[in-house]
Amino acid sequence: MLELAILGFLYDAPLHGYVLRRHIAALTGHVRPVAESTLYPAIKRLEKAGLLVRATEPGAVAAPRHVLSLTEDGGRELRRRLAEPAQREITDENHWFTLLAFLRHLADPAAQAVVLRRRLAFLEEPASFFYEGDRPLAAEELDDPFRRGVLTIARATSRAELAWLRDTLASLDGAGR
Amino acid sequence: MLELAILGFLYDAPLHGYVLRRHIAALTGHVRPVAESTLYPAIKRLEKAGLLVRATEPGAVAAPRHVLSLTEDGGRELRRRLAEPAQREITDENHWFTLLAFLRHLADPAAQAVVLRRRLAFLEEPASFFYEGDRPLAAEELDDPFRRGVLTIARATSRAELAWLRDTLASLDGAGR
DNA sequence: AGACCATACCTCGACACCGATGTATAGCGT
DNA sequence: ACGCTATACATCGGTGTCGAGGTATGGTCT
Repeated sequence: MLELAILGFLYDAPLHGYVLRRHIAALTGHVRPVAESTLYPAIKRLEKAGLLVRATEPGAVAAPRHVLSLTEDGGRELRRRLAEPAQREITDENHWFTLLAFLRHLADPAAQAVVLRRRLAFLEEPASFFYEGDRPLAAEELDDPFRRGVLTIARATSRAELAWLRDTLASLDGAGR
Repeated sequence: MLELAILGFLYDAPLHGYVLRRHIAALTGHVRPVAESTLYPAIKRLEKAGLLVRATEPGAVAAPRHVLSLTEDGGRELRRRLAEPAQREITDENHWFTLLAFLRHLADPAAQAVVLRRRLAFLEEPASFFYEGDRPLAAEELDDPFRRGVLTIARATSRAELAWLRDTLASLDGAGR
């Protein structure tokens, strides 16, 4: 998820770590903050894998900056991760939102549609958080107001997302034809 | 999050690891599956911390079971984690839903209300995923259909949750008086 | 002059998590 | 008899993440 965000931001323009950090904080920081001690090793990992290169520039304000840019391999890897996400990226909202934030980098509308359809299939599966045996329980069947809240909120999210998915898929299919 | 779920389920009734695993899978598994190799060490951690004890029983079907039950310390710890969650438990939906699933174990409506109000404060902060400088962008201002989707879905979730929070807080305040 | 904060990057130890793999019993279908 | 699945628990190596701490520069406030 973090690596995807790094690759995604660098796809648009070269950035140095400090700015990259603020970009990532804006994107997902209010939900799940990213520590510096997580970001810098992640950058090194990607550099070691040849997905990005760094160019040292004299610091505009303070210490020297390492400006990071994607290599061709990095661009390919980003597109690969966007086109063939692991199942976790589809099901976990945090991962999924990060993926959506960069899905436009997948130039082909048909490839974008494939990804959206995987999310659609996941949302269309009948699944709850609470069960009676194997039967998923509806919000109305629960006494617990907090568990009822979970289901109410999840249902509202699901409804909104399904509507958006169907809309967007229709216009992607239109564009592909 | 995992530990909270373990403590939460055991608060209702003693269970052995295998059943516990299925309970957890039902609760959060469709979004974020939990590996056995994560669950068993987590159980050991909690046991070592004195939060639960195990009693070996001959297996009803196969291998012997280790039936886990909460200690008094375990119950106290669960209530402490429910009453004073870390900020991450408030902001990250995965964590938050797990917390909500067990919040009823906090017997005091006033204490439950305190937790809900923290989530309310978080949701009422103006925050987006995308910014122009410091200004949060609205869905309508984005060209990218996928980013627009993120905001559309997040807004629907937020709306539904705010309504539910205000409702539930009102009835908790009524019960507390 | 000193305190403080923002910029900019980095290391280290601790630890939670995961996939792969292993062990053992019992039941079902072929 | 054989394979497969479900029950039931466990270990191990690799790795991603975090908190705490460190280094250095330059600007603002008092």
